[in-house]
Amino acid sequence: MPPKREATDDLSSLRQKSRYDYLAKREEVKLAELRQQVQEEAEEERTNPTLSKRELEQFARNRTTLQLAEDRARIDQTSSSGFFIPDSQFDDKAELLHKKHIPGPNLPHTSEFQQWEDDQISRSLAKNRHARTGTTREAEDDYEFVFDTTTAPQWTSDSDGQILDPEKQRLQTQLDEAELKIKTIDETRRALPIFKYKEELIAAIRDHQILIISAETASGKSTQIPQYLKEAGYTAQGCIACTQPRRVAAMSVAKRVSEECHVRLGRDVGYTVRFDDRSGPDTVIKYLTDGMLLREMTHDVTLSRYSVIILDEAHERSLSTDILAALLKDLVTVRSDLRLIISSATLDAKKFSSYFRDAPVFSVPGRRFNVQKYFTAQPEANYLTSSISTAYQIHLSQDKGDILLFLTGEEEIEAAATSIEETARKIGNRAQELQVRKLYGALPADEQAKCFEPTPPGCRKLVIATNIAETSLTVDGIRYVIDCGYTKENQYNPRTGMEALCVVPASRASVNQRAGRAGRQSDGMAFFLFSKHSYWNELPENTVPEIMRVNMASVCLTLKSLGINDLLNFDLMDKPPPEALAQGLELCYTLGALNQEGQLTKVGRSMSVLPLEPMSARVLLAAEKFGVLDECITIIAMVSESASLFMRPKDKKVHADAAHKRFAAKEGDMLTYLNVWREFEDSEYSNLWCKENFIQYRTINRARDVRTQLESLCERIGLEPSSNPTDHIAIRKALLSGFLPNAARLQRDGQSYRTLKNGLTVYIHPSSGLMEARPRFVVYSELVLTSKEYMRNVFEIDGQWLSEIGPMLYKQSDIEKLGLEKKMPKGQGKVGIDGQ
DNA sequence: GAGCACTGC
Repeated sequence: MPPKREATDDLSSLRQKSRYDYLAKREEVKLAELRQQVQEEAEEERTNPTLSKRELEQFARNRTTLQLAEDRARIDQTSSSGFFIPDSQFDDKAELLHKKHIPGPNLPHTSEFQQWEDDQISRSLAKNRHARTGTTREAEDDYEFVFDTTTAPQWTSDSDGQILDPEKQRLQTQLDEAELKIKTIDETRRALPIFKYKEELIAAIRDHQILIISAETASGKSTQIPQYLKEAGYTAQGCIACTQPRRVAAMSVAKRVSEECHVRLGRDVGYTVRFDDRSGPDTVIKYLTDGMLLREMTHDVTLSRYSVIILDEAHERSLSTDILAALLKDLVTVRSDLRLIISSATLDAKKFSSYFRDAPVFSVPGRRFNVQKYFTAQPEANYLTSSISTAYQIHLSQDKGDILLFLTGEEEIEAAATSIEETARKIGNRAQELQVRKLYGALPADEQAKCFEPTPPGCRKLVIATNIAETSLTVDGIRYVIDCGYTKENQYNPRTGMEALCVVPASRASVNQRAGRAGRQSDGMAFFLFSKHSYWNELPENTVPEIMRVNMASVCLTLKSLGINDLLNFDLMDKPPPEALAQGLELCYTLGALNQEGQLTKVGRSMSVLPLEPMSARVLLAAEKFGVLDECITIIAMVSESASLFMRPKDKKVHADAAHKRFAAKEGDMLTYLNVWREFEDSEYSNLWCKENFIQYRTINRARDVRTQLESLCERIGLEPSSNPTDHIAIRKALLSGFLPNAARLQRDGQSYRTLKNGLTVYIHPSSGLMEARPRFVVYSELVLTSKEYMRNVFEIDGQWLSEIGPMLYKQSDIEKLGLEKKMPKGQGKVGIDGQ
């Protein structure tokens, strides 16, 4: 039997071979090529005086790259390599698994893993036997020699951290970056799955005015198709527009394409999103958010400057994409020169095709890795606890790779994170470290950023996220996805005007998308915390499109301003409930945006210019009359972002509440916002001030952007600037003019309110400053159904104002009658005027 | 006396 030292070396060299030999060889060849290239470039630079600046820069870059690569090669020769795994690591895991410290759902394992687990346990027992008989060394040797590198999962230990010194890591990163650049952009483009179909694709677009492209993610469609079209000459008479449902996507794709085309962003290739326009007269490939293209249509109904419109990610069915699709379907019959491309996921292509008059479907395969899906045998009673134990099962039994756990909201995520960290403390150093990271929209930006930090060697990262990680944000290095199978969905009831955020089963499309997050860089695994039966029988096939479950008022106004008069017969892919449309139209009429014939009025025209809900837009028009435009712009901007304005960390609730109380205005929350804004302005928009006062910096900054935009739009629609900071009566009257249908009156019990319009029983939200005062008449900006029916953003009004400002809605006599005579529903007694 | 999935103009 060989001595131990040699055994260790043997093992490590074996492992090194399997992992690094080919890498080293590849690098050697690459280095030689690079040396040659740099030499040739140097020669060229010396002899050719007509080189462009770009070429010279490229040469310089290549020289730096070579330098780095040679440094790296030197370090490699001097550093000792080793991927030895201390057996204690295995021992601990085996013990853990053997004793089954972690209870969990009956997770289906791969058979190899099962085999490995059994082996580990028996080996561990054997080793202990050896230890007891005093043959420790033999035991160790024995253990290392039976270790089979081909079947056992590759565990790494803390010692990896000591092997890689920071300097080497830094160089490695730089080298990786440089390597990416060596691979010329053209090469990358050619490697995309879509490249093979380039000619066919161009031909298809030439032959068909509408084309559905069904392509999987990572096929390169968003970046390549506009470039192919440009090469095919479609930019000669017009511009190519490519819509994205999200701002960041529009911006990053535009940046990428401008690099591929070797042009400066904002010239030939640009993007347009709200608050940020980087496009100009030369722009021929323009990425924009779907909402932005819709807004452009209100200025130019035929989109005359565009020759091609690409609706990207149409399968996500965002509100704007759906409306655009309907408008464009119409537009192509008028503009025969316009090409329309709808890009969607494979599953929905058929639906899009039949909607667009049986347009042909062009399929492009993607470049995704395989994700193995696992279901639970039985439905899980509590997805929160089973998701936690599943995470631990993966952590203790599976190969390297980070875990992504989908839960429904902030509360669950915080609870899960606390519980997992507690368990981690109990296990201590018997398992490798598990870093828990949280990810949800309301999380402050610096906390969010922690998810994207690379996982240190010897650690595993567990990201607990909401839907935000499904499409909006991508975490690298995920190999395992755990999905609770539920989502929070906003449901709007057009009859009552109430919103509710409900936990509902996620759709099959959604859970598949989530599972796909495990297969971005290598093969992955997805663990669904529901049974296969539920998957097919309880999960809806697709998420209900946004247009089916939102307030239609804003949509009505937009469509009317585009000259669509018959909304009920407007050819949308999925038609919203007629009730919702009727309610939307009615509101527009109440606000004076539509006349009795349902035509857009002058007021309505002005309102449609403002990127706001109709009620908020109406406030600004009224504010001019009351001479408080400046104040109302601030308030409306803050209200539109109010949901996550005040921060309330769990551990500092008392401090936060105290800080927020300072801003409270006795007339109501709307004036509280005004106070917050004024102090923020006085602090010169300071981040520190926000921290001290528990205000979300990100949110208030967005409100600042909205405010600036509204200011300039108000000027454009001809509103006279005015300000009167102390006249709180005028401010509230202006607000009432917009939120007119949202008035409520205190009921006899002195607790609840009754909405004047629908007679619903509602309550002031406990976060409101008017919670204790409970004035007789209040107005709110929205109704939310949580544990109770709550009014949010409440302010006090005088009952007299209702008939003064909204005589068509409220008659003074009615209001008085309501107080004295009208009976409550269900015979609960009379509504009295309290305090009298 | 209590919660806020995610976008977008």
